Parts: sequence; structure tokens; C-alpha cells
Amino acid sequence: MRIGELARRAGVSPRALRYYEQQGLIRARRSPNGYRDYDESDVRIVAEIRALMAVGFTLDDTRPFVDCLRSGHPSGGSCPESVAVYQRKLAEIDTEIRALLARRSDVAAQLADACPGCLVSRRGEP
Amino acid sequence: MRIGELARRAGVSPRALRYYEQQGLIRARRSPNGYRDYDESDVRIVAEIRALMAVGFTLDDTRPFVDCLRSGHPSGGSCPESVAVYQRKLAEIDTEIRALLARRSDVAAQLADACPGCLVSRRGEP
DNA sequence: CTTGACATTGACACCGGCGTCAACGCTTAC
DNA sequence: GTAAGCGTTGACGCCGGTGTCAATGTCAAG
Repeated sequence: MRIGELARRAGVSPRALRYYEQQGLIRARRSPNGYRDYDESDVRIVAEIRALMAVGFTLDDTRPFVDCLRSGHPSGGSCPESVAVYQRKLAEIDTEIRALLARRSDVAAQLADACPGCLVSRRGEP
Repeated sequence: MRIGELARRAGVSPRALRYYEQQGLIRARRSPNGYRDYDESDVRIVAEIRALMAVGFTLDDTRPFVDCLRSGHPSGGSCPESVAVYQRKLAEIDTEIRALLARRSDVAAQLADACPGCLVSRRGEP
């Protein structure tokens, strides 16, 4: 399978696939003409990468998941390294949420200070 | 007052002040030798900018606050434009928090899926 | 033979808020 | 005179994940 087909099937651009390769996440055999040549397992790998990026993982975060898949595991998340990343990401997200909540109350306090009465109770607060 | 003194008093770098000027947030008279010349009110303005950036405002977001201060108001947040920005930022923060909460549960779900039992109850959840 | 769809590598652009360096000018103190 | 310590402008770098363009090669169909 060449890069265009993999791109279509995985829902990414060829450019993205070349970048993933440059970052050492995916590898490709080369056809005699120099074209990259992928197989079915690469579709799964790229899908794993996209699924993780969709929930905020960086490319580098996905590395252990890719390694896990390539080592034969049916799921990229079932290796200890992947689980560790999952838990680190959960912790990071929690930290970000706490930071955002703190910023929210800071902003609300500044608003209440600058304009008493402007801060009416509003829907949409977490 | 020259740029170094304003920088020290406002707790920012000279480079940052030049950048703020380039973005049209602050202005400076020029001494005959070409040096920027600031007055006391600029200390207040820069402090306002920093206070807002500290809670996640972009430089551009601070513009109405600066304008408000320069138009003579004792507080940068007491003008209608500033209040509007406050409320828009609150809404943005709420949106981000909701997105993070959604991502958090997505990640937790992926983890529970890949490794049942790995997701023990942990402290630090929002 | 030519066209068109695909492939290749390399490099610039983006976004925000500066840090950092270059190359130079002013001012004060010794 | 000169060294130190300020100031000036201009330009590149960073960070992540591509989009996009350029210049060129490959290959099947008409």
C-alpha cells in the first residue's frame, strides 16, 4: 500500500504520515521506485496514533502505544509503558483543569472587583 | 523614566515592553537621544497588562483595559468593553474546562478499556 | 508521446510572547 | 581615552503538527 491509500484509510494527510515517520513513529519499506510501502498493520498503528491525539496526546506520547501494537499486542494500551502514559496524562489533565478553575475564579474576582454587579449568576459554569 | 527602570518597576523585560509597543499597547515619548521616555502612568498600564496575562489573557485581550486606563478610569476593568472581554474570557475558560473534562473521561475510558483494573480510584480528580 | 495522478525530498509559514544575539550609539565615571 | 552600563533597531529561534509550494521522478491510460 502506498502513502496515499494509507492516508485515506487512516484519515490523515500524506504529509502527516511522512512527519510521523520522520519522528520515528512509523516505518515504511520502500518499493524499487522509492515509494513508501505500507501494510495492513500500519493502518491500525496510525489509527491508534490519531485516537490518542484526538484526546490531547502529543505525538511523542503515542510512542509506547505504537511500540506495544508492533510487539504483537492486540491493544496499544495494554503494555505497562502505555498505562504509565495514560496515568501521566490523566494527572496532567487534572492539573490543567485545576489551573483553569483557579484562573476562572481569578477572572471572576477581577470582574467583581472592577464592576460590582456585572457578575450575575450565569449558566455554563462548570 | 527610561525603559530599564519601567521594566524593573513593572517586573517585565525591556524586550517585552518593546514588544507591547510594537503591538500598539503602550506608547513612549522619545528623549532627544532617541531613548524611550515613560511616565508614572505607564507603570500602572503595564501592571494591568501583566495582571491580565497572569490569568490567561492574550496581549490583544488586554487592549480595552489599557484604553480604559488611559481614558482616565481608575480601573482598567470598569469600561463596558473591558467587561465584555471579561465575560468572553469566562465563557472561553468554561468551554476549555468542559473540553478538558470530556478529554479526561475519554482517556479514562480508553485506559479502562485497554487495562481493566488499572483505573483505581485516585486522588486529584477534579 | 502526452497527460494526469500519484510519488519523492526540501524548505518556508503559522501562532504568541518573548529570549537572545549582533552591531551599533549615548552617557557617565575614572 | 576608555570601559561599563545603559539605550537603539533588526533578525533569528522556539514549540507542534501540519499546510503548502517547488522542483522533480514514476507509472498507467489514452
